[in-house]
Amino acid sequence: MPTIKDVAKLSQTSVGTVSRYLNGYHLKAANQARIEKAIKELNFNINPIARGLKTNKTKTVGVLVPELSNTFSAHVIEGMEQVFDEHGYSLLVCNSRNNPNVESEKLRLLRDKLVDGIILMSVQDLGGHIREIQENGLPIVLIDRLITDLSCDGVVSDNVNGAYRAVEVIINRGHKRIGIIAGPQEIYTAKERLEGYLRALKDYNIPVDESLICEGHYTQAGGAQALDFLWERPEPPTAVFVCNNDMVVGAVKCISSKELTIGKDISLFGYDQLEFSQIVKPPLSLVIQPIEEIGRRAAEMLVRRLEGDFSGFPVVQRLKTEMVVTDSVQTVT
Amino acid sequence: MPTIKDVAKLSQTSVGTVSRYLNGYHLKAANQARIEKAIKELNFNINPIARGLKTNKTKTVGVLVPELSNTFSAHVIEGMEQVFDEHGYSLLVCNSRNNPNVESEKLRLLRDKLVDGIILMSVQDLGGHIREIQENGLPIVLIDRLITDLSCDGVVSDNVNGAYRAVEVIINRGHKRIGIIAGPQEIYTAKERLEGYLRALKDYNIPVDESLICEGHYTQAGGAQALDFLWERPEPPTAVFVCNNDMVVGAVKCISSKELTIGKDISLFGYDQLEFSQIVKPPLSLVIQPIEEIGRRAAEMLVRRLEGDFSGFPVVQRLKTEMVVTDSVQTVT
DNA sequence: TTGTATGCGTTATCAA
DNA sequence: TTGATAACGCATACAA
Repeated sequence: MPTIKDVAKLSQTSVGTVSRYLNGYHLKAANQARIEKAIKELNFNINPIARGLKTNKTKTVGVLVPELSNTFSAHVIEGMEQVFDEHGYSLLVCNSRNNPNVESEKLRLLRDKLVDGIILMSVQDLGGHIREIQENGLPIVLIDRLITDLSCDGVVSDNVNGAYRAVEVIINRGHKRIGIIAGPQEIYTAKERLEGYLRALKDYNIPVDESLICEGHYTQAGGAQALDFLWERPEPPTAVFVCNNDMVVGAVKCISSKELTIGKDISLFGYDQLEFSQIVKPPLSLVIQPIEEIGRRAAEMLVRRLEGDFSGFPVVQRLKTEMVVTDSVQTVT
Repeated sequence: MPTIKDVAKLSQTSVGTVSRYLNGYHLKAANQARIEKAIKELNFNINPIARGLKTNKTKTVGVLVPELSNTFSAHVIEGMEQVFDEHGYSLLVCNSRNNPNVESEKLRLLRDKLVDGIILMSVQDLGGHIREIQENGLPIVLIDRLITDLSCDGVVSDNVNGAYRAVEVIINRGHKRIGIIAGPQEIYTAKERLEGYLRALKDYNIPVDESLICEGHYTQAGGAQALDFLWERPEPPTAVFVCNNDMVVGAVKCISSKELTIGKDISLFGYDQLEFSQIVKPPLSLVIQPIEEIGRRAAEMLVRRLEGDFSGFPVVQRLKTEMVVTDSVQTVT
């Protein structure tokens, strides 16, 4: 691999001049031409490691999510990649495996690898390990989940409102016994969606029946178990709001195995766009998050910080959700 | 950020000794203790950039795929991340957006960022740009798709056999007019799966009817259009083999919109594990690739190369597919 | 506008 | 076993 030294020699200039050329300074046309020629001839490429050692910038950002293979992570990463790519940043992608300890470890790894900034979907509502990183001067943008005791930029979707409007639809279609398959209450989004549910019931004067509130893991199994549990109640709900995409899949599988018909035997309102939502009969009613947009916004925010614009810190963007309403929620009279 | 210089000073040793400690050399117990104490006290972390400048190793590998948000990419990355993590490698993830030019560009970017090796799911059957990288001494492992004119390690699944066995099942259930929704023939897997289809027909003496072979993009729209096309034939097929997960989704949607019943009006055999395959009625018959295993194997192979073991180059692993057979393929008499 | 020289934080070579 | 010092490839302060 040729270095600027080689370029300097071949172009009969000096390393300083070559370096200046590479950094966009203006120089005498003749020199510029000779340097350009030499660069081409040698097939020279700048060595970002060496550059990084000087500048303390790597043009790399860290992305840390709880799981790489789920749709949410994949789409949010796809979204941010577009923006980062435009701005010349590469993505160092890490997986915290839903484990707080791994999260802390990876966060340190990212700092040590000298990323310029970090996008984090955290698995816990504790900010100590994150604050430590912030104190190193690394900008961090949270996605999907905010952290109570942490002052940090973030991009999330409006879970309370999303859930509220879904439950509102269910109520307006005449249901009184409305179950919810909520996520683990340590998770920010799960807490918010449950809150939306509770607020809607309250606003419409429907008493809260604790036995219709079921907490499950954000997994297919969690959704299936929860639906099973709700359905086995002495007085099962006539409609169920399911708070997460994986849980929806599980719930639908469970309903299917019970030979029940959605929108007739039981009404269902799900969360997030699902591959199969239009294939199931009837198509599913859904709260839909702008997942890729969350990624793009988060990336844009981080880029702003990386460019030195710290205005308004901490900025939290709360993106609106869309809603699809279908016959999966029966109208009862 | 403290450096080894600070550690040396505080521990009253020299940078050389500290460096040796960090690299696992043995030193006098007393010095070791003092260094360890100093490291803790200063909260010292090694600077991998500086280290990389000396060693020309970054402990980072590049991953380049055509799309980040699809299930295949996501799962294959999840798989390889496990292995790389165990070996201390981080992942620099890039997106070629199904564009050969972007692929070449990103490949150069990865080289310039000095990754130690690359995992590549290529979007074209041309190896020039890849060979160029190999010549820089960077180990590359191809996944999912091999490249004809390129000598390179690779991990793929046995597409020919997977398709063959699926079509064999269809034939054994008595079908004679078997359609295939094949992918774009520039794509390695698409070509191989079509070949499996053709071989099965040949082995069972079923004449090939070109009008039942339909090429579509590896997308939902591609699958839907293709199914529509096949179904509108004067003599439509009684069974269709769909060669890719996205196309299966499209095909099922199309069938659904036509109010046809799978396994009765039309038999269907799909590819890859789908979230909804068990929800659809009847559940879908599928060829299932070991996607995460492909990722793991590829990572293991690359790690071997990175550790200097170049035995058997080029090694191509062809992983077996699984198969699920259901009533989505009708038995005709 | 350009060349020279220094330093970024490591590793590696050489003496001791 | 250790310390001093020269690289690694680049950016930059300073002098010219």
